[in-house]
Amino acid sequence: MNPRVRFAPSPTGLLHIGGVRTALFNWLFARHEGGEFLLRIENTDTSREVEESVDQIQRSLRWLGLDWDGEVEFQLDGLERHREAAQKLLAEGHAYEDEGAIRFRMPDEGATVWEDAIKGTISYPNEKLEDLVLLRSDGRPTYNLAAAVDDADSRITHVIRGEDHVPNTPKQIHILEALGRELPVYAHVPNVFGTDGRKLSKRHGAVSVEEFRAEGYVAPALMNYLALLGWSYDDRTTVMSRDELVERFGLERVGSSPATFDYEKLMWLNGVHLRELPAEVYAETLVAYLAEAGFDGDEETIRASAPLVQTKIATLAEYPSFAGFLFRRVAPPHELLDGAGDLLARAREALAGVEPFTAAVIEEALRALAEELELKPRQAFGPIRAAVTGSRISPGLFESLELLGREESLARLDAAIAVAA
RNA sequence: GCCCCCAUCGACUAGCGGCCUAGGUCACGGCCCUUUCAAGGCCGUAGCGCGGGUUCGAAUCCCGCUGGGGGCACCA
Repeated sequence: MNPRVRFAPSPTGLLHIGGVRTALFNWLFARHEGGEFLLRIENTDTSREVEESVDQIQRSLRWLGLDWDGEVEFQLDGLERHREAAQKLLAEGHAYEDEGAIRFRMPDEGATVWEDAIKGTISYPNEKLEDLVLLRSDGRPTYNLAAAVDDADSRITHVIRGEDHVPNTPKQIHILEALGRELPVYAHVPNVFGTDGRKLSKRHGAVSVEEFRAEGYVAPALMNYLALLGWSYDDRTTVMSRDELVERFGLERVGSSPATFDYEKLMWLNGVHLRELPAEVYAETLVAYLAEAGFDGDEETIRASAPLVQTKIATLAEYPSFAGFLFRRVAPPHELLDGAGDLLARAREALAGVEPFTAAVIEEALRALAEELELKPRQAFGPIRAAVTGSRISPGLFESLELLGREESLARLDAAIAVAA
């Protein structure tokens, strides 16, 4: 039988990156096994529901490429089934009425033991299990009833969820057993922490998929990074495409200890994935990102500059500060120009005569100039770079000049010469 | 307080009794390349929490301790 898994967030706030990783593990497992991945919104607590949350969850999963099978399910829609289950348990003596609510009778001896697919054998003493409310006095089902019944009704074979659910598992096991339903395999994935060892939160940096997206991360990189947070393929493989992850993922290699989210490694990985993109795709990605970010610059120039920045920036968000000079003049700090008046004037002269105004010819002319002035390339090009890009750090100088065009380049040199003098 | 889980470089991890002089990746340091910044190449610093066992042999198995996390609702 093909496995069926589900990701079951509650719509009580923004979907957190830790939850996204849980979703990813479910998805990878399903796709690897040729099974199905369901999305169920656990909205039984209407009082805590955050309106926007359901959309945000779906947007996040879609952007990451975690497609689910079938329609989104809402737990609340199963209300009648949950009530029936509670009534059945009541009728068969597994539950009893208590102040208008229906409570499940938990065993108070022995232990509940299950083989967790990630953590191994877990044993939970039954005496610690309280008789839990199945149906509230107002008739609404509680989480443990609804979750257990839904998993069974959806024929979920593997419940892969966060480890905060470990204490719920024995409860759900007893409910399912009393109902005479089949038990799924449980797999509890460890937490994700921030660098201070505390739960990852806003103060550590981005925590929602949309924030990462806005910060210029791309989906394959985030997926790759998240997969590596608690799972490994072998002792040396780090960079993996979405297809490779699907092909290689398995629950057996998910670790059982919590992991710390490392923004620096994510950034590195993002750079790796960005560099691996074919030039056209990279340009496309950059243009789309900048448009969404509200960057003010013409598409043609962005596309033309894409190859100049591809190996230089690790997130798309770095583009404006790195290549912004292509769209507007940036005044260079005086110290970068000091004493370079003559050099800049000679460079202007050289560039005025370059024909055609292309990177290769420009390079030839400027190198000849440097040689003539007996300057090392770095000494000669530094001030020119500053004059044209406004910074000490920039894409390749010759390519940048070409992109800017002769007229604009000369104008910027003129301005710098005036300042340097 | 009680219950459950976890424990290898700063971080992510490989390791499932001898292959370990503990491997890979990020970060960090150095060198090379180089028009800046990157990218790339080479080299390096750095780790099995502690104490007992078991065994010819332990990072690997067992016990205790310590530390960390999670959970103890008519929340999910």
